[in-house]
Amino acid sequence: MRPRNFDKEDAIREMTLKIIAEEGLENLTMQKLAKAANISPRTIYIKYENKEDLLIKIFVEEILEFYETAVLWGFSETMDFAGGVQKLWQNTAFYLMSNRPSFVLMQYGKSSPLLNKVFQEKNIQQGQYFGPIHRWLQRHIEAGLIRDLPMEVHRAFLLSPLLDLVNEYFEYSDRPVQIITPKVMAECCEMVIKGMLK
Amino acid sequence: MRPRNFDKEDAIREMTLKIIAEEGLENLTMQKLAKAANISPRTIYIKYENKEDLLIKIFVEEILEFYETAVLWGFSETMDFAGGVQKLWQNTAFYLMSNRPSFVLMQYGKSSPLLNKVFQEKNIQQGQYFGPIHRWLQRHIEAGLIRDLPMEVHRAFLLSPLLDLVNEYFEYSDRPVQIITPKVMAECCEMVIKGMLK
DNA sequence: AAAGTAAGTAAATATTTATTTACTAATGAA
DNA sequence: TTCATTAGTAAATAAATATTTACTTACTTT
Repeated sequence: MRPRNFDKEDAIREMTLKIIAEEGLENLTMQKLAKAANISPRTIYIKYENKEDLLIKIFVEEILEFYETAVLWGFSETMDFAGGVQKLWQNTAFYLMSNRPSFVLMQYGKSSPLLNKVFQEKNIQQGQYFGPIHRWLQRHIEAGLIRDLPMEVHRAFLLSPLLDLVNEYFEYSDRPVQIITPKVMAECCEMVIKGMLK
Repeated sequence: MRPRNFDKEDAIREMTLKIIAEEGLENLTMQKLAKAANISPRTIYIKYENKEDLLIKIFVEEILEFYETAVLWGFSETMDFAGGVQKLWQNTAFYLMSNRPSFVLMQYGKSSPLLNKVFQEKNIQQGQYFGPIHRWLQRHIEAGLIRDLPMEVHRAFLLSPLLDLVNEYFEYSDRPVQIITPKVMAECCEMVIKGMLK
């Protein structure tokens, strides 16, 4: 039996992300992808059932899972509140700024119904993903350090301003002065911490 | 000369928003839109140059402009900081929660290259839109009340957690307990204010 | 080394899609 | 009223697109 050529699978994944990052999800076509990956369209269908399957698998396996790993790198649910916030901001900022496809696909996850559904099913919001962050927040709620509000509220305050800033970083990469400097990062962390602490 | 039938133009706009809200931007087709609006596909091309023109005009005229008006309703750049935050949160939450198409299209504005470009060109980020908010922030920076950081940073902290919560509101509308309650709103405003004030 | 088998290809297909063509309808100006 | 003109329609078209068909290739097993 002829063995799988893993290089081709890598090429499919890599070019899928590249096209989405550069031209958007709506401009990804199977023929364009095949040409970019230097393979026949048929080959994509050997590895994936159809286009939807391709998108979902890549979203889950190449984006969500790597994203979680990167965000939680060196983070522990036993960290104190300020230290945790700083760690999460550093990790997230570094990962997203150096992985445009990840950022773009995470944004599509908030608009495209297909990817949004995957988000929900994978329960990224509820704790299947990012469990350590939830337990860390829960611990500080119980200790009376931060307010007793739904998890979603804490999550919203914790990282969504950063996503907005990363968007600025990419959209205005021709800006004379970069937006996310170490000084800005430090001040942002202070603002998050101050806002969330009781 | 036969006069324009404004009802048909209204129908096009209304059904465009409806389809995007319910099925997503990627599932809006000209024939589907024509059928939903009960007109011939050709009629769309009498009002709009092509699909891109339709999307951009609707995004700018039906979404961005209404959004700005709604967010700034009763807001004045002379307001004190806490009062301004509360006003902006109330306005934005109320408008987006009762206008799903608006929210969905604003989200697409962050992922779709086409709409993102419009965002940039219209300078929603830089002050052509939301000028009063910028001047209000600027005034409080100069008064030494909030930090001296780039406008983008303040804007990110001001409203992006709310957009996250509105997303929760729509995605989990089958949730037993609604997420955005008056109590949550009040506490969120307190968190934003506390975080941003020096 | 020959057979068997899945991997892979080039080209075709059937469908969908944006846009146009060729026509009809309705109204204000003359 | 009749003409000129734009609004509007139904059906066609041409291009694009996801997916398949029919075939070839290359490797493992025997």
